[in-house]
Amino acid sequence: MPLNHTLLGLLSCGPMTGYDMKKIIQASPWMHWSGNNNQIYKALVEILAAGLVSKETLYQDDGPAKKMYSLTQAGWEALRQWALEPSEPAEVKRSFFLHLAWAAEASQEQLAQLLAGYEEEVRGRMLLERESRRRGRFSPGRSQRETLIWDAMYDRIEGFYAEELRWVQDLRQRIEEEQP
Amino acid sequence: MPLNHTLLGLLSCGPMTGYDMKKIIQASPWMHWSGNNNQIYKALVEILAAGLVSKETLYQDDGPAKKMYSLTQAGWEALRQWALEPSEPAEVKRSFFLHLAWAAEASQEQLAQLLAGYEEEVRGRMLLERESRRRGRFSPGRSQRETLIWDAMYDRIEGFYAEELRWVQDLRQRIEEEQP
DNA sequence: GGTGTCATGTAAACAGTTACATGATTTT
DNA sequence: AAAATCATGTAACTGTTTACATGACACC
Repeated sequence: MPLNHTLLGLLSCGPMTGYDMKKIIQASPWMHWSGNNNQIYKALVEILAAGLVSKETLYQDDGPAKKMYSLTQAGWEALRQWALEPSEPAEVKRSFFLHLAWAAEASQEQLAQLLAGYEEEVRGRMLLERESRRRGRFSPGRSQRETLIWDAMYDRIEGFYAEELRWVQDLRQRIEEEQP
Repeated sequence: MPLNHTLLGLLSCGPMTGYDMKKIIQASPWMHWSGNNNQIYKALVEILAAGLVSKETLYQDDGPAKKMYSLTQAGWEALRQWALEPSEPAEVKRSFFLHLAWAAEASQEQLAQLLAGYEEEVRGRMLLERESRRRGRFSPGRSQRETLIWDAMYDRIEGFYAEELRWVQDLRQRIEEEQP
């Protein structure tokens, strides 16, 4: 189960609460869950029952009680193993294609607008990613190698949006130049 | 609902059965459903109830009865409208990142193997896409513009895998050259 | 006084997959 | 004799999201 192991991964950076993990997941561009409570708290119960994490409840004067989770030895083991498991190629969900596919019969203007709209969406997302990375993304950075890896991952994400942008710009121009 | 409109889109190429659509969806790299019966037959009931398609049952001597669906006028209208609706940027689901993120502490060999394995997966997928395109993909091609659009979509899909491949190759080399 | 953050959790709904089931015909 | 294709459909499950619920504190 990917979410469970992602939580283990986060805990490998140090003890934290479910709420902490929720925020990190929500802010991450590649931990592709909405970061909703239902899943996270359920997953925490699971990995606790499996003995992969331990729990310590901290009662605070200001605010509600925290439950700090920490990796157990078994948790470290499970994470190490999971990390090396093979995985399938990335999959892209392009809701835009579902629309574009049937838009050929629209007027030149409408099609141009559709493409321009998507271009703006992609550009916006790209800038957003870039900005939130500049402002300091979550990244363990425990070693030179880890920094290298995480930087490469974020590069790839930015690169994808840049490619997408170039693609839609190119298509847009080709459509505009069309007219037989 | 994207699936419903995708079915309308397929029917815009001519009347067909649920089974036909299922096969097209399964073979398509961007109609991102498993093409399972449950969803498709349920969706067909929906769009039939909504008056977007009409149904004609054909009893065959050899094999089971077919139900041919056709677009109604309302269906054409709905498709035309849906096609021009704006959509969000593509999202990438990278199960590989979930693993790679926590693999920094592995040995050089294990990490190299993980990256090599992913590279192979991506290369395989890329070749598969290229091959199934060469063998003739589903594409309406009703006009020059439609051909242009569908070609661009398939180009983008191939381009994505090519980028992914380049990325993992580059990372692999950087990891190998590391060693302080 | 309303909104936002901290921090936990639950309920209900929706989306999507795998597997099952039928029954004839064709292919290996 | 077994497996695949045609063609329909259902059942059970997993995964995911949205919304609800509590309660204190801080900020505007």
